[in-house]
Amino acid sequence: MARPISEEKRKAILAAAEKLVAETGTGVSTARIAKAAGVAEGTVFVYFETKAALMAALLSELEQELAAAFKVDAMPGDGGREDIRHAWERMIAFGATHSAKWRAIKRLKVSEFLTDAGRQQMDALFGDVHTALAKALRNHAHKGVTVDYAALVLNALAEVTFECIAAEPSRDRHYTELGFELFWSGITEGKTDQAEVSMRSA
Amino acid sequence: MARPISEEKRKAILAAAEKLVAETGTGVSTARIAKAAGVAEGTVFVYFETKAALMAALLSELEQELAAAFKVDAMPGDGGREDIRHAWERMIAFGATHSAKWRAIKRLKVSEFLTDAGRQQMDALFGDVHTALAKALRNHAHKGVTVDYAALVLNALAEVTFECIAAEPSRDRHYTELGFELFWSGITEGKTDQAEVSMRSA
DNA sequence: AAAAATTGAGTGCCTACTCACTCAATAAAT
DNA sequence: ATTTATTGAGTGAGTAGGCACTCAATTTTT
Repeated sequence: MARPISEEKRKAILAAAEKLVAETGTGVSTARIAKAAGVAEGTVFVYFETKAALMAALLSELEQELAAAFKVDAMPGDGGREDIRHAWERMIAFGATHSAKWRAIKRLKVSEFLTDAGRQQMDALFGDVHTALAKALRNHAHKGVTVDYAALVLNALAEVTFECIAAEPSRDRHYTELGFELFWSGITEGKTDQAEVSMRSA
Repeated sequence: MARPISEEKRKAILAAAEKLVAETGTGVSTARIAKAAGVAEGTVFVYFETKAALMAALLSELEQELAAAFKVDAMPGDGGREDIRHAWERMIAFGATHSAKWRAIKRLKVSEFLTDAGRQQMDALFGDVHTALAKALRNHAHKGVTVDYAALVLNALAEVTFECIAAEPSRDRHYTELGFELFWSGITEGKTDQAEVSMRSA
């Protein structure tokens, strides 16, 4: 055997890329990433064929981390409000504690480095959330709200919530609750019926 | 006197920049912008000192166009729902009919070309909307929703709505109504009281 | 010793930006 | 009316610097 590649260095490169992409965007040079990771520029190309491959790998890893954050404990499984609330809390907690990760994801998602493969992986990773959302909508939403639409809104509101928390960290609970109530009451058109209340206390 | 500067050329450069920024981002080269505008690369720098100045000017013009779109007719002036609805309709109409402008604004706003001056201009341009929002919130919103927060949410929902309309143009009315109801019922926490209903029919 | 990771100077390309020049448009002089 | 002088918009080859990426030499591992 010869010298093995070092998982440590791969991680250092990804971590440096994450930080710099979050701060300055996907336009960062590979030279700066290498320097920040403490490796030579050539090493970057040992671990990732091209800059595009590095960016795709970074997005993939970050998406996996986010998806994993949804699974630290099981969903309540009420097929409605509490399931979505659970997903929401996980999502916000992730954004609030890992702002660099969140910002990097955001920038990568609108960049030229989001490939079809990356899109497919995302769909696969968030299938559970999608399913929970579909169930909740069937039980509670008013007509015309599709799962795709609800997912887009949920994501948009999460981004707003996260930015607010980043600006005022002490009010994290306030913004978390506010954002969720906004989503839920918006989706269910304000009809807080008794069936739902009894379900919550159960 | 010598040859006067041509407003036509300035517009051609801005129009080319708008299209290319919307399509490919703020990373476009000045060479590509010049070519698309049908002028020599040097001409770009006759009209704009630097690429940054061009991008700042583009954002400024686009923001002005958007702000103007709010003013084609007066607000109902009910100090509540209908004022916000009016602003919402204008905003969505602008995005739906000028998708390149909207996309260019979106990209410029998250780029390094958004200056403090640009931010200040935006605040000044959308002061009216801000005021209407403040009034509506005082009359209808539940505690904890600040004007800044509502403005962020309104903008985020407008972006979602616009993307949906871009994907399914025939359902523009559906998404416009859906987005507004989501916002309004979310902000007012579902309490559709009688005072509001009578105000609407008045 | 052999194999492969690591390195950073080197490569060609692309970038924003410059500048010596051309020429269109006007004003002044005939 | 015609010529001539003046001005500055318009040009595009040129420049310096930064980019992603390469590769011969070196170091580290088995």
